[in-house]
Amino acid sequence: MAIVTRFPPSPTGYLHLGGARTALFNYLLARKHGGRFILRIEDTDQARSTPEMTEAILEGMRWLGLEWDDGPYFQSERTALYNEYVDKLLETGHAYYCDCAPEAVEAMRERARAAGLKPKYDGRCRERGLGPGPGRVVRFKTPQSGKVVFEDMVKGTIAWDVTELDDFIVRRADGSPIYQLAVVVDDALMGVTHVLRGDDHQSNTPKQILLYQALDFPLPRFGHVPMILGPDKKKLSKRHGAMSVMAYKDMGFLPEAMVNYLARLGWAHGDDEIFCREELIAKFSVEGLGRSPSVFDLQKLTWVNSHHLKNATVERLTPPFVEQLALLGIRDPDEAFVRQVIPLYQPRAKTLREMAEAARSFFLPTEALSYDTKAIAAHLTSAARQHLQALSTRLATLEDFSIPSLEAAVGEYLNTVGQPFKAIAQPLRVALTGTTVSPGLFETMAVLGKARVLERLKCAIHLYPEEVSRGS
RNA sequence: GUCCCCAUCGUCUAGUGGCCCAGGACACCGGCCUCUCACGCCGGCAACAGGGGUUCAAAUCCCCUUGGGGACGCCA
Repeated sequence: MAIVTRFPPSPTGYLHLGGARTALFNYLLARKHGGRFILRIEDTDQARSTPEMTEAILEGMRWLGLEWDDGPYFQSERTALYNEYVDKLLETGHAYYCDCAPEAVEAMRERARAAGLKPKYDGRCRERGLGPGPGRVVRFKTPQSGKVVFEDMVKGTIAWDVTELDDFIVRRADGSPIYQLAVVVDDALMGVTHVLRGDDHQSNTPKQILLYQALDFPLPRFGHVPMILGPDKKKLSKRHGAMSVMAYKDMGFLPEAMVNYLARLGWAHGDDEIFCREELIAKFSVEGLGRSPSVFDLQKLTWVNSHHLKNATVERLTPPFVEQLALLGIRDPDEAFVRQVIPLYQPRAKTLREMAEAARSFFLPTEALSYDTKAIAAHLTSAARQHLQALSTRLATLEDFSIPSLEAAVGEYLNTVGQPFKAIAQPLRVALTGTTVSPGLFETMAVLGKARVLERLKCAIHLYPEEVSRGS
């Protein structure tokens, strides 16, 4: 039997790290076995669901490359279907109408809580034989004794005493279905075979199993993956990383790094750390899922990202790099030039953002270059300026601005003046980039090109520390 | 409060009774490389929550304690 998994976000918020990871695991499980991965939008809560959030979730899914085979389905469009099954529950005596006011039920719960018991609805309408009517909800008639036992794919045997459960609502007074009912009907009708979801749903599973049984649906396999925690080991919140995965895109993370890192949070395959999508699909298995919560670690994500950055092709990096440049105010850079700059920074940056910031000086016209005053004071000494002047004269006559040719030209100059490369390296670097940090000088010059190099040398040679500090 | 789940370095984790006085990775600290910064390489620091069992043998199995997480909605 083919495996069918699903990801059912509710459009009441962005696609955050936890949701993204759950989606990823379901995606991987389906892909691994050549099954289907369904996307279903759980918007039965009309008040809190918005089309904007739906779109934001889809955007996140697309960015991460979590392609779904089916959907998105919208539960809000399937109300009639759910009601067929609520009616069936009513007909078979598995559910009943209840006219208790919400406040009355809350009072019951409060009383139970005060008595040190589990807050529950007491089932007073169970045998009243009420029919439909305004203000009446439909409740599921939970068995009064027995246990619900299931084999969790990640945690093993889990058992619940049904007395822990109460007669939960399956249809609101306004006629709309409740989550528990809608998921069960959808999962059953859509043929979902494996339900991998967050730990926070574990307590819903017994209720849902009861519904499956009452509705005579075959049971899927359930698996509950532990939550992702913040650095303080508390549930991830806005302060940590419960923000949209798209925020990580803006921070300069690659989706493949995100996927790699998320997969490793709560899942392992021996000592392996770096995976591409294909490897994840090939190596993923529920056996590798951990049972304990894991703390989100931005530093490790950053490291994983730097790895993918280093190994990516220039073509792959060009579009997102250009986007990052745009965020820094550098618009429409020459694409051929961009492609030359990228390799210089791939091993030097951990994120695309860092990369763009570091490479910024490459894209500025000479007159807009900002020279670091300390760097000028330290390295553009009069002796250094003389070297730069002499070097500039030589380079002006150099036809071939390739790395070997530049190395030879500079080498010759150093030979004639009897100086080591160190003597001019930092001055040259400051002159070309305005700072003391940059990629290798020869590659920098080669990429910058003859015109820019001569222009910047000239500019730097005539630059005085006093002027710069006055000017800025 | 009640119930469910969980428990190996600071963090992510390997480990399914002997291969473990516990391995890898991030971070951190040294060193090498070197035109700066990175990358890379080499080395270091650092954990089986505690207590009882079971066993010839336990990080691995059982129990208790402690700690953590989750759930108790006409939210999903």
